[in-house]
Amino acid sequence: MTEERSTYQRLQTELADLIQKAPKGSKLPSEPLLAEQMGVSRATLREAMRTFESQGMLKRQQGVGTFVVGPTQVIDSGLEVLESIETLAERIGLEVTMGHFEFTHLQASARQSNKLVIALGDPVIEVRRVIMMHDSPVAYLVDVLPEHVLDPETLATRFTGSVLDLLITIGDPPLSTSKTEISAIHAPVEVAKALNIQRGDTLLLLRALLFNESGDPVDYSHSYFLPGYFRLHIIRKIGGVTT
Amino acid sequence: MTEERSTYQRLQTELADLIQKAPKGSKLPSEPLLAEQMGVSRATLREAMRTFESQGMLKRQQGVGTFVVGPTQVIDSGLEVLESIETLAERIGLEVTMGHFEFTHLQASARQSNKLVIALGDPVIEVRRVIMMHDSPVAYLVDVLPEHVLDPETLATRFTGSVLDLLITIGDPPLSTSKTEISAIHAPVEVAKALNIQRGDTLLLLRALLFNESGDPVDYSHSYFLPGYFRLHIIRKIGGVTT
DNA sequence: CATTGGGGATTTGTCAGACATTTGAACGTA
DNA sequence: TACGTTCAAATGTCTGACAAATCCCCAATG
Repeated sequence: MTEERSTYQRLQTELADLIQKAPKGSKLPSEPLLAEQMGVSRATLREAMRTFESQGMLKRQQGVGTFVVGPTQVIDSGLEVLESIETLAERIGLEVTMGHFEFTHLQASARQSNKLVIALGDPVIEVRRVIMMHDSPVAYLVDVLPEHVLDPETLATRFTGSVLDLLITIGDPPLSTSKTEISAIHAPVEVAKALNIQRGDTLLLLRALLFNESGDPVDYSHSYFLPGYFRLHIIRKIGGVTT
Repeated sequence: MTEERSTYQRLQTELADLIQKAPKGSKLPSEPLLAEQMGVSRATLREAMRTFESQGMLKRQQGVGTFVVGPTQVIDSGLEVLESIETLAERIGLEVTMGHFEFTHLQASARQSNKLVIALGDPVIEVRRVIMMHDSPVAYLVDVLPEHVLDPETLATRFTGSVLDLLITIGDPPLSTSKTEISAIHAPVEVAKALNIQRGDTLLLLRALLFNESGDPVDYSHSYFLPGYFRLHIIRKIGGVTT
């Protein structure tokens, strides 16, 4: 029953140890040297390193070397209350900035019109932006709103980085709740591009539908978070005991 | 500004397409053949495939071939109410079974005693088990409880697969709430072993501290979920506008 | 002296080919 | 039929090589 571990598996364990022990930002030995130390070929070593790179634990640069990307400060937030990353960051004294930002004019797709309870093809605004922390992209946010909720002029003149904060300020009727769905997904191509990661890397995804006090949906958003930078928590109540 | 994409990046995109389009469970062409089709060497192809394998999208077997692991049915649960996976699964008509199960007798570590508000070294019981769905491991659960909450005899005789359900049944005083922390992490070695994945693969982690009606913590648990099998949602309320 | 422009060394990126190991199926034999 | 052998196919690993990017030192130049 002593299952033999393959060279690759053994190597991956050793690599994980090495990476965890290595100081953040430090440079790893060169591939030929490391392969010799680990007792494997360079090809096998590279296969193993790819997985760590795809998980954002390693950065490689041709002609330079391979570097350990250390764990960084995490954004810790309670999920019961809906607040923007910007507001949260300010509250806990964390510095975040907005990276790439764009908004486009669209006609509601089938999914969007369904979620927002509007007619197919109704005008909507799509807002996309990247959240940066310490000059690294950590989140990618996409909001879709009916145009009657947020017109382009208001967006252009009063947007400060957070759609949610803007909606809270100008919302009429005011906002009340959101239904948020939490999952882990593999990065779609456009998100991977924006966050400068590999397509297929794993992300924490919060899909939220935002309602005003009349119960009308006003915003359908996707928030893609880089794992490791965020810790979300929630108070849960014991449910009905069906047994 | 037209950034050149490396062979590897192009290959990964093509592979992602191929995998998404391929029927679930289908067999991929052999590595030499696929490498020729993609116009890359076998070594490069293998590097790219490793990342998909480490994310559970591919299964490879020496002497047999490489297979696409299709997206499977997801477990969809609201987070406001705390209920066991078993109860949830039963409610929505999903078949889950218990894989490996073990419990051990320990003395509380610093972290555990801190979380459970007991003395360092106090006797605790640690319960570990694997949740299976369609014969695949999908979650790994670890519960730590003070022995005065759950004694070994009760555990041995009345455990049906869920510590939470057991605590709800025998809890005295009854359970009330839990504080749950949601994050995405890279699989520690013992979890990777239990779930039959690679160390370092990304997992959804729910860390929960369970309280009874007296406000005493009675259970400190870690739930490791395989991404893709779970979708969790929550209703959030608009917070105070600090501005 | 400050700046620029070459080498050259180092490192990662990619490739070609080879052999080892595992598996499954076909085949032959008792 | 049942069982063991053989063999082809597929992944696992290794070796060696060259290409491309980067960095650093140093000489030439103003």
